[in-house]
Amino acid sequence: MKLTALEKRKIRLVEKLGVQLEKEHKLAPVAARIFSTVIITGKKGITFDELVTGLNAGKSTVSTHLDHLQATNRIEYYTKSGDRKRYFIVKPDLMLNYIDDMTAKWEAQKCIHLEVLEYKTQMNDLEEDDNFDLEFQRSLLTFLEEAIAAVNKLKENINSK
Amino acid sequence: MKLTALEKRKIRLVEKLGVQLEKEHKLAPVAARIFSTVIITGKKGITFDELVTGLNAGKSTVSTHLDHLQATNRIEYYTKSGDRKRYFIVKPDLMLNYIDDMTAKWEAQKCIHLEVLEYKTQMNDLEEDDNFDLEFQRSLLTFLEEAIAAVNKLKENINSK
DNA sequence: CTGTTAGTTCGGTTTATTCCGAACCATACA
DNA sequence: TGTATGGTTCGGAATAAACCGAACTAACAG
Repeated sequence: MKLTALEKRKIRLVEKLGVQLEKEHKLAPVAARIFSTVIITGKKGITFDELVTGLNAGKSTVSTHLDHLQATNRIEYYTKSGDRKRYFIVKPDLMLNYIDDMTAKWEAQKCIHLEVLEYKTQMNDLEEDDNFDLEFQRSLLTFLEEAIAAVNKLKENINSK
Repeated sequence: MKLTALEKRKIRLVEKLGVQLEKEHKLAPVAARIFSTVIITGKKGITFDELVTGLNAGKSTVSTHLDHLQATNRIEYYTKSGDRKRYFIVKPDLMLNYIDDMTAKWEAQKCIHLEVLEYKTQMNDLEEDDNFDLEFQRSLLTFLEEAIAAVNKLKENINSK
C-alpha cells in the first residue's frame, strides 16, 4: 500500500491549492485549507475529525469554517447509516455556482459603469468642451457584455454533459 | 453652472463604485474611494489635496494608497508645467491589465487542477475501484481553457480599436 | 444513568489591517 | 535666507479577522 509518499504529495497539493483558494475566494487560511482538502479528497468525503487532526486546527475553528463553506454553497455532506460522522464533499454544482457568481459580479460592474457613463455624458453636455473621456467606460461595458455572453455559452456546454 | 446637485451625484457614484472596487480588487476602504474618484473624475485628473479634502482622509493615508495604486498599475499622474501638483488619472491600459490579471489567475488555476487531476488518476490506478471523481477537475479545466481563449479574443477586439 | 462520540458555542488572545497626526523633506520663489 | 506648497515617513491607536481552548449539548450505546 505504501501511502506515505502519496500522503505527503496530498499535503503539498492541499497547501498549494489552499493558497490559491485563499486569494481567489477570499477565505481565511484554515478555511481555504479545509476547502482544498475537501476538493482533493473527492467523492468519498472527509470527516470533521480528519480535518481537525490533518490540519492541526482547533475544533471550533473547523466547525466555524465548515459552517461558512456550507452557507456559501461550496461544500455539503452526506452520512452513512449507523455512523454519526459527516462526510464533507464539494457541492455537485460548484462549477455552475462559480460561473454564476462570476457573471453576477460582471453584471453588477456593468450596472455601475453604465451609471458612470451616463454621469459623464451629462457633464459633457453641460460644458463647452468634452472634459470626460467615455472610451474607458464604453470599452469596459462592451467587454463585460461579451464576456458574460461567452461564459454563459460555456456554461451551457457543461450543463448539457 | 449649478454644480451642487451634480456634485452630490458624483459623491454617491464614487461611494457606489468604491464599494464595488473594495470587494472586487480587495482594496482598503479609502484606497477604493480614491481609485473610484480617479475613475469618475476622468482625464482631467485629480490632485492629492482634492482627494484629502474630498474624502476627509489623512494626508498620510492618501499618500500611502496613491503609492499602492500606482505600484499595482491602476493609476498614474501627469503634471502641468509651472504647477507642482500631480494630477492622477487611470492608467490608459487599465482594461488590458485587468483582462491579463484575470487570465493569469485562470492559468494558475488550470495549472493546479491539472496537478490535482494527475494525483487523482494515480490514486485510482493504485486501488481496485475508482475512488476519485475526475469530472470536476475535467470540466473545470475545459471551462478555464475556453474562458481564457474567449476572453483573449475579446481583448484583441479592444486592442485593435 | 453513565460514558462515548461528534460536534457547537462562547470568551478571549493574537495578529493584521486601516487609518491618523505630527514631524519631516524637497522644491520654488520672494 | 525664510516661507509657502506639496507631499512623505514614522509611530501609534482603533478596529477587525483568525484562531484557540474549555465548557457545553445532543444522540446513542451499554
